[in-house]
Amino acid sequence: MRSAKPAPVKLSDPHARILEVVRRIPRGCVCPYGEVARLAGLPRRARLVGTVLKTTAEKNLPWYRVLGANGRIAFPVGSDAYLRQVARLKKEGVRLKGQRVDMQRHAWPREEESLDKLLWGG
DNA sequence: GCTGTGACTCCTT
DNA sequence: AAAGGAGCCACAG
Repeated sequence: MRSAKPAPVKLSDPHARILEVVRRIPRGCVCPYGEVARLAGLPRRARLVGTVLKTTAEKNLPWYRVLGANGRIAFPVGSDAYLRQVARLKKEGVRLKGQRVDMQRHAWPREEESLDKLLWGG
């Protein structure tokens, strides 16, 4: 194998780490771009999360569980992407108030979950 | 290599 | 509530 690098992604690769975090968001839960970045060990790199979601073609990736800050859907209201995202979220029981998700109810990780990780080491 | 863009977020007016 | 600006930086042209 010399030419045509398949470029196997390393765990240190920011893209791979972001995708891993997104895959871990449980059904019925949501997580903001900035939080996904932090959980991936990439603080202040929320934009990269958007770039990764936009460019990846991975099947079954729950991209729709990733939201803007404060539970806002990041797409323009009424756009195809917006409607798709809302539909997927509703299908798994996520509550919305207008163009916002009820973060109190659906935010991930939950406080106690984060605390457990700190106390027990994840 | 440089520039403009953007599925972002935070802080200050 | 809303708007401007800074920080961030991969990508496309």
